[in-house]
Amino acid sequence: MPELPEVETVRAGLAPALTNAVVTAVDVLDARSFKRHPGGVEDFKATIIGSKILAVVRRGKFLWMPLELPANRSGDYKLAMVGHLGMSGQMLLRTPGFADDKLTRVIIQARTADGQIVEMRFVDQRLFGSLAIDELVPTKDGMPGGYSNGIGETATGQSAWWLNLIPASAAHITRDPLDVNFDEKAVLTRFKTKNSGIKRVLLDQQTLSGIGNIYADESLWRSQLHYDQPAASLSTAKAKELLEHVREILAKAVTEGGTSFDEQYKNVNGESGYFAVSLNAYGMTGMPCKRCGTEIKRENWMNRGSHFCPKCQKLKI
DNA sequence: CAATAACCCTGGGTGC
DNA sequence: TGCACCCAGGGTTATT
Repeated sequence: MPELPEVETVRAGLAPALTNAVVTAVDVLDARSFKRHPGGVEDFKATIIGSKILAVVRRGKFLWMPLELPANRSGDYKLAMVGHLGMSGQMLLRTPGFADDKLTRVIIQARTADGQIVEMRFVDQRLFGSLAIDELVPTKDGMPGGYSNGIGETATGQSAWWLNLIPASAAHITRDPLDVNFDEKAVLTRFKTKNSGIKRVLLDQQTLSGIGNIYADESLWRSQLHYDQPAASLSTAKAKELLEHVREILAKAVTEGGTSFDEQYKNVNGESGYFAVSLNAYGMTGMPCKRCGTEIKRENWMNRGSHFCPKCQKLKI
């Protein structure tokens, strides 16, 4: 499941090829990938073909590409293509004619800054992912919308027009823990208002973003917290420790290129990530806990699985 | 407003 | 070989 490290790996892979590339064609193999685009397939094509991609930006699990529209229809529009990988989305970079990738839903062809033609193939088995064009709006805190290479400065040192903007459809997503403008105080305060279990809160993208089932389980294992421990019951010190572990785990996973647990996550070259070898809880059902040797348990929780050590992650009332 | 439930969606893998 | 069934869950929307 693509979470922050996987999405960042994709972003970092796309950015060098697509920054300043101009979209030349869009091939839609499955219109359902556009269910988040209100205007439908034709409107998407009409807007993006001929537009220049100015950057590839990420906040949490959301990706977007600010667009420079052709001169004849620029107007006042500040638009971006927004992509979400959902459960099983991939964005592969291929050259035209490269062997077909199974389950490709959309192919966006572009001419790169140095004149090469590339294809961004959007592959998505479960169709929870999506592509859309959306309006960019100012961020709530006035800081950059998300992470991108070169922090959006032009050659003259001025900020790019899109820097402090975010797609309207992602504006409610809070900053992720690797964002330089991550507001830890606000997150700690919010924890104190939440009676839900800490895992539910970690997965709430409106509290902090980028964490999914894998990194939630890993962070809780590391912090020796039970998934149902009420968030408000954590001391500030414990909550800070948890956030520190979240940051360390996410950062390490980014350097490993993310976690490939099955065929559903690949980088832009179709390669798997290496973080799976570092997992201590997720997917380790029946294996000995690396801290105490007790068998890792998996419990059904919120329509998914929760992996934890029953000995070192006890619920404390 | 907070918490929870329902819903969307498919193909790879498994067991018979 | 075929087929029914199970499984992975992120994010939005509806409901309590």
